[in-house]
Amino acid sequence: MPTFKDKKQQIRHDLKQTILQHASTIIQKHGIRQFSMRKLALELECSPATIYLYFNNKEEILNQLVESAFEELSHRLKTIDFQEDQPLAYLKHILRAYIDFGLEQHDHYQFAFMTSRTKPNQPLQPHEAFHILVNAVKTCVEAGIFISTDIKMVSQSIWACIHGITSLFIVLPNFPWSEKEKLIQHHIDILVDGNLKSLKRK
Amino acid sequence: MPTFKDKKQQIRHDLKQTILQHASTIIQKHGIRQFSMRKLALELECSPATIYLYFNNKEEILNQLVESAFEELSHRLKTIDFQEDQPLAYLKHILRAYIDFGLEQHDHYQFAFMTSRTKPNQPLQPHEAFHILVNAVKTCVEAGIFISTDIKMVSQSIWACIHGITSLFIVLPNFPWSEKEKLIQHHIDILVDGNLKSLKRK
DNA sequence: TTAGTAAACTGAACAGTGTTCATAATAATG
DNA sequence: CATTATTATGAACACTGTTCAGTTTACTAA
Repeated sequence: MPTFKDKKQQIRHDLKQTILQHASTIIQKHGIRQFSMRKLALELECSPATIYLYFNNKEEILNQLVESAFEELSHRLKTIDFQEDQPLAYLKHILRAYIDFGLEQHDHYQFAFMTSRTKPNQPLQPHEAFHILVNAVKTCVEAGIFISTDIKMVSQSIWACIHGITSLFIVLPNFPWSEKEKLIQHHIDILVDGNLKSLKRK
Repeated sequence: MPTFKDKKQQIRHDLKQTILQHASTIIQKHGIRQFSMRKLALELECSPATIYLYFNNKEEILNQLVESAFEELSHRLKTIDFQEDQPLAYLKHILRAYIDFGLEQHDHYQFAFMTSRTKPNQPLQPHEAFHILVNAVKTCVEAGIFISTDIKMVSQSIWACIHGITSLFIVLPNFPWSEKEKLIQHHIDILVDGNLKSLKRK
């Protein structure tokens, strides 16, 4: 049986979710640069100050939006089915899903990995999605096909590669890119192949 | 013999340079986030409006600062001596210099490649520094050691890789990174090796 | 030297931003 | 119904980039 306090907390939680939803639609409609606390208040038909009763600041709202966006990424990565005997194919599928996610959710991606935090002093723990990538690398290492056995290092290097192409696509959409699909395919191939112990192509 | 008009233009040019210099020192001292037109005016001991007689807007100032920063990068890349018989080593040196430059000039780098332009509709032509990278890739392709002969695509893929690690280091300095030097070394190695036709290690 | 013109400069204002706080409206409780 | 919490808000603070009507300075022609 829920107490009154529990109910209060429930209401408070629902209100927070409503605020986050409206914030999300503003960003999806007009981009993250157009998102402001005042516009959010206008959308919610309340005073800007009211929002601060539920969130400490703007960054906290964006952080929570990014958080739920990345839960979606984790979910997608988990649905990629893992075949024991094909760790490389599995890894490549994960990388592809990561890039696709970043390009789809470019506003959230940009805030997460292309914006300097205001408090850059506190340590940052990797998201679950990153651990999934690490595990995929781990299976490759354990299969004995990678030159390096430093799982942490290899994962971070691979992550940097896919982050690179994702973020450049986002920030420079008008750069004279090669045919995107071909470029992404090639990118994933070479960054995985580069880690192989020995490589015989075709 | 310079006319009066030439002299006027010279003075105007010098004044612009002075403004840029002060802008640069503010950024170096307090970071790009702290840089504002009003603070620049304070530093120059003039009205904020005065700056607008020499620059159209804040972005133009930042663009010109970034431009000269990247000329410095071009210069550095040019000083790397090219040995005809070692195209791979040459390419790797360029990649290393690029990363080092990005980490040193992280504020300029961030503005250049990690910030969405306000006018993202106009086409963007690659900087000279990028062409140097392309040429390095070209020599590798012409040496017949790369699997793909699509110079444009390979260059962009490699660029994305080094941009990835550079930008992640900048934006997530407190991420639990592997030992930086080892990670960079490995990163450059695998991203180049992945492009090789055949790979026999050690 | 002086009057008139052109160039250079600026204070104030506009329209925004994130955030805070005393006050007012509302809801819950004794 | 009166009192106490809770919730909401208007106004303000301290910023931001940018514009523009005036003012000051510099240059030119008489």
